[in-house]
Amino acid sequence: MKAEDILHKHNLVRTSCRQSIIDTIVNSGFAISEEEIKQRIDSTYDRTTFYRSFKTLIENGIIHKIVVDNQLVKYALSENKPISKNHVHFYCNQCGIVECLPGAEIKLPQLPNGYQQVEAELIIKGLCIKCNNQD
Amino acid sequence: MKAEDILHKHNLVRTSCRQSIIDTIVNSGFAISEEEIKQRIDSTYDRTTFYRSFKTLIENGIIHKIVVDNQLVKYALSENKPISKNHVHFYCNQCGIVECLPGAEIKLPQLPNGYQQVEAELIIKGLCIKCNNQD
DNA sequence: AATCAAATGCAACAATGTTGCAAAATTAGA
DNA sequence: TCTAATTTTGCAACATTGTTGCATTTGATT
Repeated sequence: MKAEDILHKHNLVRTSCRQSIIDTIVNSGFAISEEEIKQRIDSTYDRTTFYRSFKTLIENGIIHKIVVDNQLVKYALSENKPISKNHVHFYCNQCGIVECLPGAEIKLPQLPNGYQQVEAELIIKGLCIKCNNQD
Repeated sequence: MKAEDILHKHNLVRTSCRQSIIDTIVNSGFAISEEEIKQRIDSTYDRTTFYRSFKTLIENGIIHKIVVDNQLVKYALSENKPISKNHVHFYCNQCGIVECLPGAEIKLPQLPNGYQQVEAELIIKGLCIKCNNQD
């Protein structure tokens, strides 16, 4: 689906910034950072505009944010499927790629008595196939 | 074990800042933030000193850092047990407490072919027993 | 107590994110 | 297609979080 249509489907104004962000994320197979998106977009938008665009796209469930460790923030397209409450992501310690593992399901450990689980986020760190084969 | 002894065991200089941080974390049953630690310590240390102390304590495996969502950073004591590569934490959406679930084991989903898992972090979000009973 | 190594406080700086407001772009209607 | 209403953008200013270099102070060792 085209960026334009995605925005339209969510009743969002089809601005060039939003379209560029969506296109860039779609074209990259992996989750990418603000910095990477900026580099791949010719036009230079203000940082504020970027943040507000991300915010809007996240609020509308079009993309989601993945934070690895502390400061590495990446964005990825959300699947069309009913939004799962459990997110599984893979982070390559060597090359830094971040990938959604949409098929993966989290087997949750048992919580202490009285605790109630609403959602869960799992980040698996290791080596992706490329880096694994290079060793 | 006293903060002094913990530092000594790791061949670290026993400074008042480090001892205060460890004591404060030990006395709080939950993971706590820099802000909360500051509030509970009478003496006022420089921010730089705090960060460097955290860094040293983390590097030596005495405490560990838990980041929820983007910006909520909390610290908790690491258990003496051989450091597990898999960390499970619980975050209460309502009151914001963060707890380590040391007994919990992550059942990892299968990775794509060629991928190798090194460690994993699971954050379960929901309601703690207190907040669950208040509803 | 003296010496050496390590930690601290301060200043400056970088990165990341937010808010208010005027200017510009988009949308919808005529 | 032109206009008006609405939304988004860019700019400036600011807040938070974290880092680095360097002189001073503290802790460890003798």
